[in-house]
Amino acid sequence: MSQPDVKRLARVFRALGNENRLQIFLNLMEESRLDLAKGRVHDCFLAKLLGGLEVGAPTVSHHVKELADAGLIDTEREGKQLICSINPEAMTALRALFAVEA
Amino acid sequence: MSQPDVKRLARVFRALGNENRLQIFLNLMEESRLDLAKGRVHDCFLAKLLGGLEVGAPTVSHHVKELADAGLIDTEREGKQLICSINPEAMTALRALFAVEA
DNA sequence: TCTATGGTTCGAGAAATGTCGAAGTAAAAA
DNA sequence: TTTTTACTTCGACATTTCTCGAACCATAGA
Repeated sequence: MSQPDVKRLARVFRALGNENRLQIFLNLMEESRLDLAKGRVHDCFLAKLLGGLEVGAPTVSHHVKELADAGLIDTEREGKQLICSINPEAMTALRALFAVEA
Repeated sequence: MSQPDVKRLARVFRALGNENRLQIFLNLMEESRLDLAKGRVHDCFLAKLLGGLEVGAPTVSHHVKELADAGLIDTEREGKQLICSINPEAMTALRALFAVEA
């Protein structure tokens, strides 16, 4: 694995290494799975992600950006709201990494 | 996923979120795979892990402990040397996490 | 027994990170 | 057009993290 790859991967894990950010990501994964089950495309508002977390809006905003910059989630603006979704390629890459028999 | 689980998982990712630590872990994974191919049990010395990394021995020692505390690797003392190996259960858990269709 | 090797422990300092409140922006509702 | 909603940006501060050198410990070899 090349040096820049390690750098990028470390960033991904660093993004997941904060409890609140991880919770956001897990929430999105859960949402994703539910939506998939219902045959719908996933979407989720920032305000919704905040639910249950003990941090303010500015912090969530910051965390969402970190997750997006790490490539773990996609975001899309829709009017006032920010739609977040799991980035499927990131999931594939992570699956591949740990799929290796160790 | 329960609160303590999230906490533990965040710790795992935090451990992988540092470039040098991630490199150590990847080295071990690679070693593991090679050894498996040869039908041998894996083992690896700390000094060996240091190879290529631009950090001193105290830092590597610290990083190895972090990885071990996070449950990602197992360590075992053998005379002067510290034998490190990937913790298979951790790999299984991570595989399961990302195996979910998102 | 002396010395070398492999690793650990202990501050310490620099840098990165997490969270906040206040203020700002842009879209939507009234 | 005013107000509200949904989010962002901006310092700022406290905490955590990373790495280091110096000193230390235990085992192995000479």
